[in-house]
Formats: sequence, structure tokens, C-alpha cells
Amino acid sequence: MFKKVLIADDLISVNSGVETLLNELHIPQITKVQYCDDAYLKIKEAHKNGQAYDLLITDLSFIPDHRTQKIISGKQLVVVLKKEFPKLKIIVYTVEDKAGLADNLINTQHINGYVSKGRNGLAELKEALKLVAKDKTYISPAIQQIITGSATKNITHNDIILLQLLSQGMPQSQISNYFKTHQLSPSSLSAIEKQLNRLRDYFGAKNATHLVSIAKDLGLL
Amino acid sequence: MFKKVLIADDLISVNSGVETLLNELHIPQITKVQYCDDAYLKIKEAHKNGQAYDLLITDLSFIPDHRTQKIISGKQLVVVLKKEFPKLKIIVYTVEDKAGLADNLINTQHINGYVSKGRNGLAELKEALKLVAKDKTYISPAIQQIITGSATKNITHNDIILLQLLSQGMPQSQISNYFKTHQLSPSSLSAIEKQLNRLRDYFGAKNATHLVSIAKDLGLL
DNA sequence: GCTCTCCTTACGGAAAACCGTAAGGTTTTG
DNA sequence: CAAAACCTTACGGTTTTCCGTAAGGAGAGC
Repeated sequence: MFKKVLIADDLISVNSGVETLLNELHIPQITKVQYCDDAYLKIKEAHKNGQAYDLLITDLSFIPDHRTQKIISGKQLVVVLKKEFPKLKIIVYTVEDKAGLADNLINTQHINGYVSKGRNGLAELKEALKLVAKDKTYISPAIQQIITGSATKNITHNDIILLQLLSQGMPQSQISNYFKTHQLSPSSLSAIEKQLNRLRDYFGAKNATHLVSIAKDLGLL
Repeated sequence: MFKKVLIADDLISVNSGVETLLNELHIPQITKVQYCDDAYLKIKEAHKNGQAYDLLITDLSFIPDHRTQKIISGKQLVVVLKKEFPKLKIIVYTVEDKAGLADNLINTQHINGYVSKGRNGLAELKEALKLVAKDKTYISPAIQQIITGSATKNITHNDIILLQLLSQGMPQSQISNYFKTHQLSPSSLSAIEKQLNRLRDYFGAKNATHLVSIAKDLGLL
């Protein structure tokens, strides 16, 4: 089991609840923070001192307040940490029940667990801790069901990029150029159109605007 | 101060935290529920028995689980209750820090308070309880600042409808027809175009897709 | 009454999105 | 190797969006 764990959640009540669970599991070193920046600094310093954390349990949404922060979301925190400290295990513990988001984080950021807070979130978190300690990946059943169930399968990284650019108001011609300069293929305008057509079909969207709306609802964006 | 209060939040930890606060304020009757349907039924029954609740404190997002529910979000719950029991005061207590959403709920549903959970959410909730008891409306300072600050002012109900239809993939010509049949004016295609132009300008959107994306981020949709 | 202003509608042209078809390449397969 | 299947790109036409300009109408103020 883990020896040194960092908990990052802005809500004190949640934060404490997780700590209680970790105590039950007899984890010796537990640190709690309420800001992403604090989480990053703690992990960086511990690593430098040769006393690295085994695990980070983090929320995704951190409510901004008077303290200006460099890292303002759990997603950003995950991206930065997984890049800088690949060995650090990360469990995301959040209320966001978006399957697309979970899928995204697991496949592109390689997080080790995605647990949705909920009526019995702590029980799921306990299960996740056991599995992740054994180098496995845990996803909350509800989320897992949605992912394997229907939507958000067959969606490639290119699709996500296309949807992101689209949601930023970029016309298809420019998206084609973007794909060319970033060496994403296929990149022709015709190919972009085809890709979009496929996505519209897949999600049952009437047009690009509708498509972006659906993607945002699913948490893909 | 209030005598009979219902708390609706799916997360037990939050639920308990609020209860503790209400105890401190010496509120005699406190009920907790974890589902929107339960909240609705409790309120309906209490009203029928002539022992109506004074106040509902509710979250907005309720995570779905095995129990199938008729009312699946706090927003739906608010709409239903404010229609059926206009005298019931409602404070929304949520992590959603979307100014557009708060604005929307206050102006169209006439909720009495919008408190964002956060690092000192309970302190704000306490303040809200005092004000709402005096028939005033409370909005968390952070949210208030955003609303009065810049965005989401000057956005009419028609604008919201337009954005919603747009996000559902409806072409402008059909939106014009929709406005005509629902007696919303102006309704001509030209007017719809103009309205859209204004909204694009206002939010700095490049096109309709971008506009919908921004509106969703702000919580207007 | 009148004019002025504001709101709504109408129109025309350029840009972009949408849609089908087909040509040129590449990979797979027998 | 050759045929087939698949992928990528190209092109033309229709619809929709975007944008400027202008005409028609209602109301405000003089």
C-alpha cells in the first residue's frame, strides 16, 4: 500500500473525508492542500529531497478565489505532473461524471484512477486505492459503463483536436492549414469535411454547432 | 430565522456540514435528502399536511445512480418547486461557479440565494441564511462580481432561447420560424441574424459555433 | 400635424459549410 | 505482380451563414 499520499481538494469537507479513509488504511504520511499550486510545489519539493510522494488524489475543479494561481484546474495539474514526474500515481476524485473527460485523462494523461464522488464515492475510492497500489487502473463503474457502453469510443486524438479548433470558431479552411503545419494527416480541406461528417453522423448532430454542443456536454472538450 | 429547512445534496459530507451549520443557528427542524425526487416528495407532503418547509437548500448537480429519478438536477427541482410552491424559499448551494447560471436562476426562477461551495462556502451560506430570512437575496461575492462586472449583462431571455436553438443545430431560417410560431419578436430571418451578430460582438465570438461554445462555458446553456 | 429616431424587415453578394462524386495514391490480399 | 480495397485529395453545386445597405413602420417629441 502507499506510504506518502497528497490530497488536493479545495472543499475542506471532502478533503477531510478522504483523509479519514486513508487513516483507516494505515497510510503513514498524508498531506492535504486546497490549491493546485500548493500540490505542485509540495510534490516538487518532496521529489527534490528524495522523499517523493507515492500518490496524488486530486479533484478536477478548484474554485478560484483571491489567491491568484498558476495552475487553476486539476486537469492542468495532472498534465504538468505526469510530464514532470511520470512515476507519480494519480487518482482523480471528482464530481464530474463525464465519460469523455475520464476517457481523455486515462488515455492521454495515463492517470491511474478516475473515481466519481457521489453517494458512495469513498467506498469506490477505497477500491481504487487497492487496485492502483497493485499497478492497475480503476474507473468508477458508472463511468466505465458509459465509456464501454456507447459514446466516445472510436474517437481519436485528431477528432478531439478538430472539435477543439471548431469550438474556438476556426473555419474549416484554417483547420486544414493547422493540420498541415502540425503534421496531422489527413489534412486537406476535403478530409476535414469528411472527418466532420463522420463525427456528425456518430453523434447524431445536425451541424458543426450542434456537434460542439454535444461534445461539450459529454465532456470531450 | 427559519423553523423548518430541507437540505438536498447527494454528497453526505456536504450534507452533514450544512446540517451542523443549521444546528448552530438553532433551527429546530432539519431534514436531509440525497435525491431530488425525495426533496420534491417531502416538500409536497409537508405542504399538504399544513407543515410546509420554510426553506430548501439544494445542490444543483446530483449524480445519477441505480435509483431512477424523475427529477435529475437541482435546476429542474428549482423550476418545479418555484412553480408549485412559490412561497418556498430556495437557496442554491453549489460548486458551479457559473455566473450565467446564477443570473439565470435568480432572474427567471427567482431563487433567493446562490452560494458557491468553496473554501469558505459555509461562512457564505451562513450569511445567505441571515439575508434570505429577511426576504433579501444573497449571491456569493465572487459570482456577484462576475455578474455585475462584465459578462452576461444585457442578455435577454430571447437571447438565451436563440442560443439554445442554435446549440441544438437549428438553422437560422428555422429559428426565425420558431420565433414566429412562439410569438417572439423580432422574428424575421434578418432580425435573427442581427441578434446573432450582436451576441457574437458581445462575447467576441468568431462565428455561431464559437458563440455556443462560449455560452456553454459561461453556464448560459 | 410633422419630423426624427429607433426598430423591424428585406435584399444582394461574399464567405463558409454541406454534400455527392470522382480521380489519384497507398496498402492489402490473393 | 495485379486486382481489390481503402485512404486522401480534388472539384462542383447547393444550402447556410455572414455582412452591409436600405426600405418600411411604429412611436417620441416638437
